[in-house]
Amino acid sequence: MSRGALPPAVLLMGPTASGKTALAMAFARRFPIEIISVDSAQVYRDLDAGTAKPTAAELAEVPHHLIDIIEPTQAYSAARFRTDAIGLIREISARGRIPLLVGGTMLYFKALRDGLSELPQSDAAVRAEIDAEAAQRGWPALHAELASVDSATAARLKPNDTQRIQRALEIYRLTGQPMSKLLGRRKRTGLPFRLVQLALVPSDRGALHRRIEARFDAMLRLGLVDEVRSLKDRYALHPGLPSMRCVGYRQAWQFLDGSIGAGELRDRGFFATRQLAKRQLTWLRSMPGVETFDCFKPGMETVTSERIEAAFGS
RNA sequence: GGCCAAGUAGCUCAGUUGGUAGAGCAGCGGACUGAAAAUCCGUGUGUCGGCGGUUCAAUUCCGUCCUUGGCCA
Repeated sequence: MSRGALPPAVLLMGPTASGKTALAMAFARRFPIEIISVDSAQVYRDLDAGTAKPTAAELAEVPHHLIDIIEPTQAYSAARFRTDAIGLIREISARGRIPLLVGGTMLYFKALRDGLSELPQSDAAVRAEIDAEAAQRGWPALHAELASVDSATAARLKPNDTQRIQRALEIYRLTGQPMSKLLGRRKRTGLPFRLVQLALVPSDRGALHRRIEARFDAMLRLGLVDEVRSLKDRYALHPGLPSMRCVGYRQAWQFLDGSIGAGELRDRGFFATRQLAKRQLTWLRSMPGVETFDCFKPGMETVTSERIEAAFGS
């Protein structure tokens, strides 16, 4: 099978508030696309006001996938994303349409493109056990424990990086093997698709910040706080859940429990969103083979469309 | 108009018994393998409100002016 025979998939990446959704809708008017959302927050059902999900009109206009697929009490993962996305790309291609993967969760893009090692799935019981031990002995003790079974990983991780220390210990307890050894093994095979990797990047960080602030204010006006209040009524949530740690939701939760006021909610929402955008841009700079376009440049829509046409050149 | 307090990093403030200053937050850079909108790491020269004075030396003491709060008229 020649390279050119591989079915294409278009990746549209970019930081929050860079205009990915609008551009995707513009593509939909020119190409027979279906959209696969690459967004770790839009997967949650009933998290609407704060996740910048496509509007009902947009959802009706173009088929969308991987939005509203799990409950706020559940957790998604990069591995599940990879499996889901590969399946969807196949189906969409088989329908004779073009899969457009749009979003800002860069780990998901990386997992899709570069694959993941064979590691065990997370295990709630093991994590609870590790958390309990951490409460007893403190994380530095667990970091030391990790050093005794997987020195390479322990050396790589800071004693404060609780989340990764927990994961490394979880892998060891589940498999009896150090994470570093499992990561060293061959990853899953490459993709049977031709990827066209596009990214929207701001030429002016300050302008992106202004957009972020306007958008967070709009989310507050849309009822983000009320949404979290009713989410708490309907589901058994706690602030440690991935869904409630999303930007905006975490801060709304703090506002509702009285630990911060309205002004602080707004400020912290801005800060958290800007910091998210910064991390997304750091990812983008480290990803090879990505063509970037200035999200503030007027002709950007035409240029990127032409780029897609060229990639499909028939 | 009088009295009092405060004016120090983008913001909130600490501090220097006189030797030109440091935290938190923000910002910026980086890392990232089943929670990733997560988690973690690194990064602080700013006329210490202006102008004078005392002093070897003032952001620190004194005077004066300006600004902002508060109280009294």
